[in-house]
Formats: sequence, C-alpha cells, structure tokens
Amino acid sequence: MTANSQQRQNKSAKSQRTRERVLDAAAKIFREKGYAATRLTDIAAAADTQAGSLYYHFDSKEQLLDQVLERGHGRVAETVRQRIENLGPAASFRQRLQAAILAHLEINLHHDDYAAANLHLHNQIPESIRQQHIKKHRAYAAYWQGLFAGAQAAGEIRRDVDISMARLNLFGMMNWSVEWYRPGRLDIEALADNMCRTLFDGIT
Amino acid sequence: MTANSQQRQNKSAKSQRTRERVLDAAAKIFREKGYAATRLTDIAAAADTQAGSLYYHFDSKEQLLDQVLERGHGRVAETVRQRIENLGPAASFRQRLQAAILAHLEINLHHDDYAAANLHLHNQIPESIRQQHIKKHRAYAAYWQGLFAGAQAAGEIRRDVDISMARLNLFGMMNWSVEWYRPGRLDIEALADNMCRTLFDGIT
DNA sequence: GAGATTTTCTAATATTGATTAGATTATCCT
DNA sequence: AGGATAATCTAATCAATATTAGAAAATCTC
Repeated sequence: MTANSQQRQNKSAKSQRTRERVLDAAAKIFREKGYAATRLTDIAAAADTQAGSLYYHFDSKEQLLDQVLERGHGRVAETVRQRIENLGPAASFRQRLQAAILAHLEINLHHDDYAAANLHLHNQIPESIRQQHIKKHRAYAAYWQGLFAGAQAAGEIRRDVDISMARLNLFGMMNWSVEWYRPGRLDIEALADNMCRTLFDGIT
Repeated sequence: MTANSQQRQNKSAKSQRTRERVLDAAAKIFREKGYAATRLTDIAAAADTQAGSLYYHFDSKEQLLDQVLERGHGRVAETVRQRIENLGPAASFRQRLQAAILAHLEINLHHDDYAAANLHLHNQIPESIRQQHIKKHRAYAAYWQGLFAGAQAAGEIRRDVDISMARLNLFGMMNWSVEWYRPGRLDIEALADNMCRTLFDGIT
C-alpha cells in the first residue's frame, strides 16, 4: 500500500464518517416527515452540522433521498435473501416464506430508517428518480413471486389460488404494519408468525 | 319562504358550487402529490380559479386539508355502515365482513379522491389537525373490531385467533391495494372476494 | 338601472428554504 | 513546522409559495 493510497484512505475515512452521519439523519427525518416536508436544516441539525455543509457530500436534496432509498432497498433485499439461504436447500417453501416474512418485518419495523423510508415515501418520490426505484421494487416483488410459485408447484399452496394476489395481500399485511406497529407489547417474531398463519390457514 | 332567505340561499348556492369545485380539486391533488408537495396554485388551477381566491372560502391550506380528510372519512364510514345495514339482521358475520370489505375497497379505489386522500396522507397530516383525525380513525377501527368480535362470538372465527391482529391484517390487505390497484384488468368485487377468502380460509 | 353586497382577480408582501461562493478551520503529508 | 488539500462554516442569493390588501367584476335587491 503506497503512501498515496494510505492518504486517500484516511481522508475518505473521515469524510465518510460524516457522510454516514448525514445519511443516517436524512433517513430518519425523511421517514418521519416525508420528502417535501423535510428541510435540509432539519437533516443538518440531526447530523450535527450546517445545511450548507451537506453540499460537500451531496449534490442536492433529491440525490440525498435517492441514496437513502437505494441503501434501504439494498438492505431489505439482501437481508431477506440471506435468511432464506441460511435455511438450506431442504427447507419447505412455507418455512422459506415464514423466514422471509420475519426478515422483512424485522428490518422494516426494527430501527432501520433506511428500509422504513422506502415504505413511507413510496408515493412521494420525485419524478426524476422514481423510475429506477420502481425497477428495484419490481425486482423485489419478483423475488417473492418466485417463492410463491415454488410453494404452489410443491403443492403447499392450492392450485386455484392466484399467487400474485396472495403476494400482494401478504405485502399489504406486512407493509401496513409500519403504520401501527410500536415496539413493546408485541414482539416481531409473533407478528411474523401470525401473518404467516393467517395467510396460509385463515382464521376460520 | 321570505325574499330574504331566498336571497341567502341563492348566494350561498353559487358560493357553495365553487367551494365544492375547490374541495374536489384539493382532494384530487392532495391525494396525488401529498400535502406538502401540493401548491395552492395547483389546486386553484384545477378548480379553474386563482390561488388568492381560495381564501374567500377557506382560511388556510391546512383547513382545506382538514375538510378534505373530514369528508373522506365521513363517506367511508357511512358507506360501510349503510351496506351492512342493507344486509338485514339475518346476515352472517362473514357476509357482513364481505360486504364491508367490498364497500371499503369500492370507495377507496373507485374514484373517491376524498376517501383515497385519507389513506395516502395518513402519515403527512400536520400536527395541528392530526389529533382529531386519529380519533376518527380509531372510531372506524372500533366499528370493524365489533364485526370481528361478533364473528368470533358466533363461532365464525376460531377462538384462538387474535381478532385485533386479524383486523389489522385485513386493513393491511385492503389499504395497501390503493398502492397497486389500477382499474381495468381486475374488478373490485373479485378483489374483495379474494381478500375475504384469504382472510377466512387461507391459501393452503 | 343604481346602489349594495358578494365573489373573484391582481399585484404586493413576507417567509421559508434550497443552493452557492468565499472565508475559515482542520487534517494530512513531507 | 509549513504548505497543500480537504472539510466545514457563514453569509449571501434566488426562487417558490402561502397569505394579504385592495381593485375589479359579477350578482343581487329594490
């Protein structure tokens, strides 16, 4: 490692720390107040810096949002994939779905502002960056669709069930929970379990 | 009817027509773009008038939002109650719930900007008017909770099911559909039917 | 149809908030 | 240490937009 690259690394290390702080603050506040209602001074305050200083790290408010959403999506997708892989190849599709539900809920409900921002801002994304985020969202949906298709092929879901709709129904249960869930009384594992059972077995 | 009251009626009729136009426009645009991102000039343009003119009818942007949400909530609640009453006293609770689901979906998905605004703006309501709307929302939730409680008491839902959670799951399915549903390929009745069956019977 | 009243328009005002420019401070390398 | 580079701050700028005030137009009453 040359002295030169060492230098670059150090500088970027410092810079990246505040960059992280800013991103964290942005995720938190965007998620709380929405995109338009968030002021850069709010983000700056939460990141313990000045509004003007943000521009050393980011080009614009829009780009800041873009990166928050990007990271949020990445975390969700990776976490879910990872958890399912961890189950190994012998797992049933219902087990996979249960694990996926738990992972999705945990990351969205449990402290991850980046992930939660994706849900909250869903319909507030400015036109200019919307297209790419819709693409990512579609890819995530397709991944789940694969799980449902596998389950149906394996006979774990009835033939007459429309799996696209089943998936949308599940997304609804999960994503709506960010509106009402508050940590404390109910733990997330019980919640995941409940949704999975409702989806598969119903309440009758 | 005196000439005086006649006069008052006429004036107010005229005034009320534009007031309606403005409210309609506000509902539509608030729902599309969110609260903070909506400009008064947008609403004025859609109502075929001038931004300044809005203030003859409303005190502020906030009050405008307030009335949109208020009306939206009223329509939803009344429609659902009405549909259930129409079933008569002999209807099973599952039938009632099915009717309620259909009504809720129809009004939220089918052209009612006031109702849809309630869902879209859910987490963008300014502090000053949030409290009362949370109250309304709670009352609506309590109404549904009653349906679920009745169903469980009548043995139409298993004893071991947590009906609060079942209700939240159903709300999730229904309310998430405003994010993805587009009129055309799938009719709302089929959608309601599907959700009701998923909830009660599951997909296994 | 004249005068009063209601409704709408036009043109300020005033604030807010994103963005930029230049000065200032911290950090790094030799 | 001292000069270069990076990072941050401060103080404009600039545009957007909610709100207000007063003029203009429409409507109503007699």
